[in-house]
Amino acid sequence: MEKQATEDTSQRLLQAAGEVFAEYGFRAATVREICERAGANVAAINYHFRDKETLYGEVIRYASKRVAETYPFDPEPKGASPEFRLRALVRTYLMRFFDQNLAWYGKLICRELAEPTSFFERIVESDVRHYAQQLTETVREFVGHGISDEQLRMCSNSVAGQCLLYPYTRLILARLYPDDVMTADFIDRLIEHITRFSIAGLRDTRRRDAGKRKRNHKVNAKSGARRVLNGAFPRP
Amino acid sequence: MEKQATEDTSQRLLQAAGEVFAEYGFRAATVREICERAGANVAAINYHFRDKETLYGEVIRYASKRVAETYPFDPEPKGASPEFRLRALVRTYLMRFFDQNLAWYGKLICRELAEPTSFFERIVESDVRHYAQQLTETVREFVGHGISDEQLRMCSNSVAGQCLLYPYTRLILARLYPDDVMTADFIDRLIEHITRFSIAGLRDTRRRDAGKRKRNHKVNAKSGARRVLNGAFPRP
DNA sequence: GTACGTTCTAAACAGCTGTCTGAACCACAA
DNA sequence: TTGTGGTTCAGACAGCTGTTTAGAACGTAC
Repeated sequence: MEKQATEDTSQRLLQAAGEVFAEYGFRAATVREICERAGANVAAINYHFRDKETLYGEVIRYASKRVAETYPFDPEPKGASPEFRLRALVRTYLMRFFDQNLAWYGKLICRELAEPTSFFERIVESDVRHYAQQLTETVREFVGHGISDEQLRMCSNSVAGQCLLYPYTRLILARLYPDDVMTADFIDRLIEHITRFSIAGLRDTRRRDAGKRKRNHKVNAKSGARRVLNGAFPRP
Repeated sequence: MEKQATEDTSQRLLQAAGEVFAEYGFRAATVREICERAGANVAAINYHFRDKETLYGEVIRYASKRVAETYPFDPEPKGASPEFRLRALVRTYLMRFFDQNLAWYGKLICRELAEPTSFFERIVESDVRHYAQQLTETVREFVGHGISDEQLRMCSNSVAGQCLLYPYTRLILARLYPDDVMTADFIDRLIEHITRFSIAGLRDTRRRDAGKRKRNHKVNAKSGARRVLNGAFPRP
């Protein structure tokens, strides 16, 4: 039974750490609170994982794996209609943040989106890249091939931005609009709104650009323009 | 000259604190780094402000005031066209985050949006409410009075979400699309995209709902539905 | 000169942080 | 019974945290 007990403690630590990291962030979270919530000794983290940072990495890996299994980005047959695929992507994206069974993962990934750590790079980035690619492909089916790459990205971002607002500013939204609670019904209506709103925007983009296809304003970054960070993400 | 010197130190502390708070967040920021960056003694914070928390509040107040003066939400004449007003709101919102003269304010308010503190409530919330109201009024001009309040909010959120994505996930966007740098030109094109994309979405919403105006699906929060936090924001 | 109020400084404080140590514990095998 | 290997525990450790103290430095007024 010792093996069982070990896995129990290890698992309880992962779970507790996930909650605490999601609630307070890496720095503000304390190993003592994690261990207390897991019903374990303070030294447990040092024994089962090497240190706090490694534990954080394992939490990210664990959560990322679970959520990717629960809500994969490409479950739909390729033959499905663009509208169907877009709706599925919007639904998947929102559910990843609001499914109560996934508990703290949404908050945690929300933090990583704003302040990516080196673990984001190693574990989650491929997932985000995958989503961005799926979304871009689907968006392409609406806007056609007449628009610039930059505009294509802006279109994808417009869809993603509409989804991300809700987990990102959820506390403030709850203040501004106390009646909008994140029930399953509300999320269904939200998915419908974002999908239709986006499709209208996408089709309009295609329409607008059909006329001025000649002008190719791919204004590349000027040499003098300041670059944003482009290297590795910092350690947590 | 003593008064002058005092204001200098006080001002340098505010500036340094703004940078450090924006970079690390309240908890992770240390008074020692703030004072070091301001070229002041560790006790300076305790002398000029009472403590770290009060300093944070002053930083928020200072930044909020500066940004509200630089980019007010309602500079446009009420008589302007809806499209003009929407574009102005999008521009103002984006510029508040990306104007280099406002330096760290964007990052700071970005943090507060995700994790509002009690200072957000006391200082910034009125500003956010004001923006939400202006945006909703403008959106209303596009969608008319045939849609539900919930749909109206979703429409406003769709506009705001498109704007917020860029400051929110800026580090990740810089990784995914290294060529999109936040130059003035890029922001101009971004404003144009979001404005037109949104207008198409809004007009479509009006069109869609013209038919089913009978059905009034204001499904209020069921008694059993879980509420999100609705009280005061936590201290930082 | 002395006295005074403001501002700054070095040093110290208690409390919390992550990490580590050595012993205790426990089921099981010889 | 006596080990044995994996697990847990209380306690200690150095380092950093925000905050406070006593006093020095300063310019000003008398």
